[in-house]
Amino acid sequence: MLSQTVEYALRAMVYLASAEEEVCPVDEVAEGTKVPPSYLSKVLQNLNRAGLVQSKRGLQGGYHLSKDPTETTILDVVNAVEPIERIHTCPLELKSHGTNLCPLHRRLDSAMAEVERAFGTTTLQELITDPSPSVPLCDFPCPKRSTGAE
Amino acid sequence: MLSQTVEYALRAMVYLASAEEEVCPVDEVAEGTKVPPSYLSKVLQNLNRAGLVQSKRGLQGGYHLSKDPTETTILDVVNAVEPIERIHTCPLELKSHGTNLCPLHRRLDSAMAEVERAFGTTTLQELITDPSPSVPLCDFPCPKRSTGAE
DNA sequence: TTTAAATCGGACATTCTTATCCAATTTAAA
DNA sequence: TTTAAATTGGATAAGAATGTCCGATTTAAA
Repeated sequence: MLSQTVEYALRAMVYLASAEEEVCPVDEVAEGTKVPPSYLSKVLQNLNRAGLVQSKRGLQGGYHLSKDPTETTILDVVNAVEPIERIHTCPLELKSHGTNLCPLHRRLDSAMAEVERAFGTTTLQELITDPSPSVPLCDFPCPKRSTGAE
Repeated sequence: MLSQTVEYALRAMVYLASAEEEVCPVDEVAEGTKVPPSYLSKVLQNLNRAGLVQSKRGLQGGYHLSKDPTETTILDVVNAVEPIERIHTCPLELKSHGTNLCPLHRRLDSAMAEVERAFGTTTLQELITDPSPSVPLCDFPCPKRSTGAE
């Protein structure tokens, strides 16, 4: 139900969140998240345009989050890539329905609303420092890159 | 987030539910639901294979529900056309995760679970006889077809 | 028996999603 | 200053979703 692209974007964001202080090149993120590198490149460009990540070109360049992981929710990422479409008017465009939705579309929309709510209340920070100890984090390794000084 | 095909299938099922006693030809359903007739034809064929509707070929033929509207939920329709994919194992296939999900995928899956729950608890019957009077039904007209005896 | 209304299935067209590749550009380090 | 690492944007391609068309078949009614 969520697109592949959304899945990739979320993985990348979680990866970058767990690598907070560093700048990560696409190829590293791609390896850590098992996303096709050339496609991930496009996804990250979109996230950049959406203002969720920042890029640094050239040697020692790459991507990093533009905000603190506490400031970005799952919903922010989803909406940046493929917005959740709420149903505001009857898709049949029946004149008899103003802004009212028929029972079917009211149900569909409230399911979407519930998803929005759930995604909107979880930040990247919560994902990387998870309260439940029984379930391990995705072990995004985020290898500390050589800084040249070690 | 839901595909166009799911939307069409749900409209058609609601239409047929509100036309319960009759057999409706594709063109009639298509007009009532504003779905492209030739595409709806394919959708109804799928719903037929999934056992949700029955078809009757030839003159005076068409489609009708195979079960009582109280017996079919929104989820049944969705799953017949484009099943909601629950996340059972980490999509990254990390060996360190057995059947455990990382925090990200646990959240995504529980959102899917919530949608499943919501869709699974609403029947077609509930959609056509809606409790809330303030919001009108989609006025699927379902014209009573001439029976030749009137 | 003929005719017309219907579904059925296959072939096809179009558009969107997913994915790849490469030349151009930027930039830090050697 | 040169080099290599990196993003950027464009072109392109494969596949899936969406949509159309038509001949074959079925079936009730005239």
